[in-house]
Amino acid sequence: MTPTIGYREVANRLRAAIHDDTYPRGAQLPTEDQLARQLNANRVSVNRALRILGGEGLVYVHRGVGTFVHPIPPITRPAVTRHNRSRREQGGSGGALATELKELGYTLTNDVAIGRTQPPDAVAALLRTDHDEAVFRSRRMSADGWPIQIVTTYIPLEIAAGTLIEERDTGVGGISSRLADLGHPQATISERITVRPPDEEEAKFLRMTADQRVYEILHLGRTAKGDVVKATVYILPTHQWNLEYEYPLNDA
Amino acid sequence: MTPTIGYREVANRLRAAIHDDTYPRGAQLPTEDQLARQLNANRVSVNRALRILGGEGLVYVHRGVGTFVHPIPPITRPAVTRHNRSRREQGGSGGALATELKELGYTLTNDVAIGRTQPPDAVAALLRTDHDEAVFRSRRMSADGWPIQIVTTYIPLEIAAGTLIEERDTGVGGISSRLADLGHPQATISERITVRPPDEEEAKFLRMTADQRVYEILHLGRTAKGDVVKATVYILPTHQWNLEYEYPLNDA
DNA sequence: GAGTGGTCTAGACCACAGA
DNA sequence: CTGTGGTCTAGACCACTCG
Repeated sequence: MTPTIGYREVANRLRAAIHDDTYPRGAQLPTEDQLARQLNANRVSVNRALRILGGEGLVYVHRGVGTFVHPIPPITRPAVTRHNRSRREQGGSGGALATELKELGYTLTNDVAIGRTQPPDAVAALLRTDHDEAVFRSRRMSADGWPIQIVTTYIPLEIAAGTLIEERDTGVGGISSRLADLGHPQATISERITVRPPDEEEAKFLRMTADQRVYEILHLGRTAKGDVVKATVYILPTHQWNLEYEYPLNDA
Repeated sequence: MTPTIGYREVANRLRAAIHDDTYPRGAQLPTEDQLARQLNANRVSVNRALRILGGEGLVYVHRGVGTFVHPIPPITRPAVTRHNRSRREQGGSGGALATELKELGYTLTNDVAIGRTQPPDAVAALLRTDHDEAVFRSRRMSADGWPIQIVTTYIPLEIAAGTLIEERDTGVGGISSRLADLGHPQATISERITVRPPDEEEAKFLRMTADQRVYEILHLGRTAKGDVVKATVYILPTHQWNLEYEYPLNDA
């Protein structure tokens, strides 16, 4: 009897096979039963190995259908270039990200919701407002039909109520330009990054499992006085994105 | 017969119990057998639930001994304030991070290795040098005895060979100040962040499992001409750190 | 209904830490 | 040596998707 292999070894072999292009991007893997027979492993071990690869973002399990190699390689999110006015205003609808992804050959889909709501506690504590509610704009974005991020922006009612910010089309340059027009120009940006498992809703839209992780980026825009006039929460699958920051060294 | 519960439910209950302080920071959890009996679940389900909590960084498994609630809450790593000369030069040995963590009440330990080596490919491709090797400085840092990060810096031989940079004590202000003194002042910093499972060596030092994730931060210092004169790789457990960036909005 | 992955079971054996 | 978690087994049943 040939010795059987454990789940780690199964994971290693499958990982190698994917990098080999034995199973190219988007391809369907054999079923767990088949893999178990082929590799001389127990199906539970195969299942566990596939969870690991899933957690790394290498494969995607379509329940009841099969397991597939993940179709979209990681995308880089450059932080600084996203936020200067000239670049904002040159892009078409969707802003800087749309421009970048089009350059990579993807077709973007954008599902927008606009309204008023009570922001999450972490946001409410920071936002400069006297109201419980704020204007929100939430976008669910996909590239070639694959969900890639959820972006939700909150703006104080005092500033945004009744303005273009509550409209579907916020005009050239988007919200940031409107804030400037309305006398609340942002002067500094801060981003706070945490990594955590997706919640149920995020997992559903982003097609993620509990073994995967999201970046939660809390992006704050402050005026020169330090007031937070815009708070945006980005939810990105970690296996789908790299983050990039660039800044001058303040070496006075 | 009362119905048994699955691994998700086990994970939820234990997570709640930890947030309750039923099991406070550092406490040992009951054994898997005990938990299985208490919660009316199978031990495999308990084991799987503990893996999930481990992946989130909530608990730490000391193999052969038991499972414990993780002792150290997440730390924030602010990116900008770390890199201006005045702050660098005020801190004691260990630099900006040491100062921050001391403020939080931790005792820092620092294990330094210095030498010459061939940098990883990703670094070698960026570093401006004609040699295969570069000077490296690697630090393994712990807070109150708990490992929290691995930091490895690579500097071209042309610049660093025979200088203070190859010494244990690099002098006031550290490497960055020495680079300036040597005529290679850094003008811009970039950081590229990815999230991935730890490799074997990282997992060993940082006491991590394959279910957890590290940030890999590739930190580059460039001169005004754009040459990379310093490349640093930070490895941080994601459950142990939040990252923070702040920058002015360049809105010309 | 057939095929896929998701999960649980009950028992077994192993690897490791510590007395 | 004992107790802990790590893993595998072989079988079973469930939930989901699609034809």
